[in-house]
Amino acid sequence: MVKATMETPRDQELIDRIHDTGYRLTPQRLALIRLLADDCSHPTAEQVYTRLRQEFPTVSLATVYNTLEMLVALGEALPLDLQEGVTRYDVRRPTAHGHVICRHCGRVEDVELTEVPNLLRATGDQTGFGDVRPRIAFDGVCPDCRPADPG
Amino acid sequence: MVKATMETPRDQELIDRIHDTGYRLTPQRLALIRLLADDCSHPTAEQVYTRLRQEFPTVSLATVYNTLEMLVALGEALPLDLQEGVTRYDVRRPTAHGHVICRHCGRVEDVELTEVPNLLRATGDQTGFGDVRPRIAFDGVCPDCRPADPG
DNA sequence: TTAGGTGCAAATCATTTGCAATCTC
DNA sequence: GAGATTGCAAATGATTTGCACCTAA
Repeated sequence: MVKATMETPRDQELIDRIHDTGYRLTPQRLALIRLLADDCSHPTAEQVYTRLRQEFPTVSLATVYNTLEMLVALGEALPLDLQEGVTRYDVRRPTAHGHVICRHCGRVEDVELTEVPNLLRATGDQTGFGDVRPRIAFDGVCPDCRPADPG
Repeated sequence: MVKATMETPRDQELIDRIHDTGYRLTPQRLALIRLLADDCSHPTAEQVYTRLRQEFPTVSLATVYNTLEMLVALGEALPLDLQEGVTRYDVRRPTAHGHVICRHCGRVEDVELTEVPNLLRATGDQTGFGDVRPRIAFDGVCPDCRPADPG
């Protein structure tokens, strides 16, 4: 159920941010933003590249990395180091929330955690690291993989 | 303050585990275990390699990776994906606890979090991922780096 | 004795970089 | 027009692998 023509708020938010901060809005960046603004699959750069190439066959992987890096610099994308070796990206909701990753199929989902503010306070107090940003994840086995790998 | 001759409990624990599970205790593995059993610096494989070579100059990086992987497989080491590109290891305490990482110098410290059991329950309930293991980290700026990078 | 382990060197794989050509503002 | 951005290809850096030799059990 994708709204093809009308810009969604998240799209527009990102486009405005790019303009406001002096970055340039290229067709490649626009296409990537439209692709990821409402994506909740936490894709890797490679996955973004593969999907983006379907509608923009000349785009390069370097540009994908470059654009994702820009969004991270703007605080509009959240890089997730959930498995060794690959970085996943959450462009939809760069605010603090938790993730669960399936040990079996690698799928990532969001979790709402009400206790995060307490954790942040406790951590700051205990370590002297001052204001601290959470990276909270859990691994388990997702319902789809349960029969295959109960561990 | 290193006890040179007497085996500490954690050393012995790991040695026993290796025997019990049918793995072989090689001199390289023993040296690595003695090096890391009480280490709280959360080193990378490369760092372990560098230190280990001081007392075992012929050891190879492949063996370091191999031994760390074995300890992870035994549940006796915890791999930490805290920054993209490198895996750090905690051999001292493979049980669930939190970490803080300094954005500026990369140093990693432990944090005790009493709320983890609640989080685990909340996450399991919300996602259907069943029993879930936490990977909880925070990033901020450590006291030593505060003057240099207040952000 | 013999599978598992070691060390070396080469191979992978994600990510980064150098640079000339090409665009956005 | 100027400087940012692109795309390609080559470079990097962490981790893995193939393989002949070795050694713990």
